[in-house]
Amino acid sequence: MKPPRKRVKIDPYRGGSMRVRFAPSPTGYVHVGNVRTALFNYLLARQRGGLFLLRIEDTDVERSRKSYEEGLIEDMKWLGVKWEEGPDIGGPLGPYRQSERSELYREYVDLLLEKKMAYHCFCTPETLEREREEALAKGETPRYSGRCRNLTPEEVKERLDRGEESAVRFKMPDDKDFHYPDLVRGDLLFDLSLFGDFVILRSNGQPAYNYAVVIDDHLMGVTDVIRGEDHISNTPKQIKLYEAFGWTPPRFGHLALVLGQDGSPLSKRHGATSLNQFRALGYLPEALVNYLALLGWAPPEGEEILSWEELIRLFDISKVSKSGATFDYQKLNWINRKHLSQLPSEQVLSLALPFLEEAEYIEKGRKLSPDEQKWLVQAVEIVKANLVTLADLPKELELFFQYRPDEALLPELREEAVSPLWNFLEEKFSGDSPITAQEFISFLQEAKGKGIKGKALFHPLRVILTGCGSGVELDKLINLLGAPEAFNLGLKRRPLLLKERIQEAKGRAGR
RNA sequence: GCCCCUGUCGUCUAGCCCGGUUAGGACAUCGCCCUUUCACGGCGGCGAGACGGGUUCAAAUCCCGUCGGGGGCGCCA
Repeated sequence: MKPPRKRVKIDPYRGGSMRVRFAPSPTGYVHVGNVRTALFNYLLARQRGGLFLLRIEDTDVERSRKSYEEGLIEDMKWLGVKWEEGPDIGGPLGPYRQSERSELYREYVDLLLEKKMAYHCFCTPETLEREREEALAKGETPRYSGRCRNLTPEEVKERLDRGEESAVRFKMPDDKDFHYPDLVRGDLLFDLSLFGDFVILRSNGQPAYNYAVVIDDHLMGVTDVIRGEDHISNTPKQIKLYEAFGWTPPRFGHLALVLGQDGSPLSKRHGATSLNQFRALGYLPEALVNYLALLGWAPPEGEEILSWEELIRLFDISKVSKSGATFDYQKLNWINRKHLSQLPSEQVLSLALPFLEEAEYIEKGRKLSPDEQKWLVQAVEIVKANLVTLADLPKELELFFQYRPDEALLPELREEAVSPLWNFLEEKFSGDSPITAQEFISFLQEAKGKGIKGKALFHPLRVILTGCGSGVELDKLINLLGAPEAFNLGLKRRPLLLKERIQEAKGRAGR
């Protein structure tokens, strides 16, 4: 179930080896939509023997936080997606954090400035905002007017020397029928005269997104860019930038967004959306990966429960659907259940341990004795098929760790037909020794021999032993009767306890 | 406002390129079976090509239009 670690010789420059990247900005917790994008990139790289890189886009100083970057790395590791190069492990073409690449951005801006393919813009935000609104009012596409495009070199120098703030804009060519082949959507057509010159270097010295990605992707040898469809209209700008530098652009593919049940882009108000939330809810990383891969893509054979290996083998970027997909928690649940039931019980137990500790069935951090371990594994084995998430385990094991007879079921235990069972129980298990599986089986047989059977046997017995009207089969429960001392389940005392309670109730009623 | 993307069961989708299918599968839902219970599991049912025009013997599939949904038009990424 773990992704195979397939190391390929690092080939930083184009030469057949595919290089893809995941480039999140650390401005919050990792969103499943972005995770899906990362996953598709990862699957593509793995199936072609390529490399997967992680780059942190933290040029937005206002919103970026180091702690988010750390969380992001931890969450992605939990998921099972591994990168060959990244800010935490380095690599030959770093640094992998945009905030550490400022020199690079400035250097390449100068190149563009020299070639007169970019220019300084002294317009204030106020002016720009006014122009924008005017354009909108006139029903035109708001775009930069180009007012600073033709300033004389002398004027530019003078204003720069005077210390006037300026941004650098790229001279966007105005091809009327620009097009590029999109990996998932086919040929896409644009009228670039509608674009306007865009900022590549902000007045605070930080690179703007459309510029930084180009510099980074090129310098990092990225060959394929799979990203969200919100980037479609950025793509022509970026390709033009590549051309301005004389570089070959990578291949682009744009994925449709992940939606919530109401059809709007998936957000917090739709429920869990961040990786750490799914983890806390007890989902298996491989199940989440499996589900995410199925959002917008379908395997050719129709089998939907897939391991990492199978995903890598079967995934096909050109078959990814072009329309948005609704995130369906129910299907995720089904997939998680399937993956859970495929896992060995020992593993389910060790993964679910934190949840048992949280439920206080096990002391936090206490090492389990071999007996306890064995007993718990057996218990997990029995209830495993009922688990939707790891977090369900405490609930499934509740009948062992807690004895809370359902009041509503007590009356039926007082019925005439049940009294032989009570007598027999008392006769057999009045002592203090724990009930063994062997004893229990012979108890059942003897009871049947005495004519205690059918309706008067199984259901009452279940209620007496578990306190519940439904649950695990009694014959499976038998193996768990000999629970380790430390758990102190008090199984053998349950009939007595319950009888006392019924007696009390009767007494109260009779008074 | 302008530009771009998109539209098959409630949901995820197959089929569309290369017209002829009872439009297939999965989740959910419903029913039956299994089970002296619940669940799991097994079997089955319900359920769809946004709409309107063309082209054609024949359209989910090709063409045009309408409508719906989404994205973009930033010194955010």
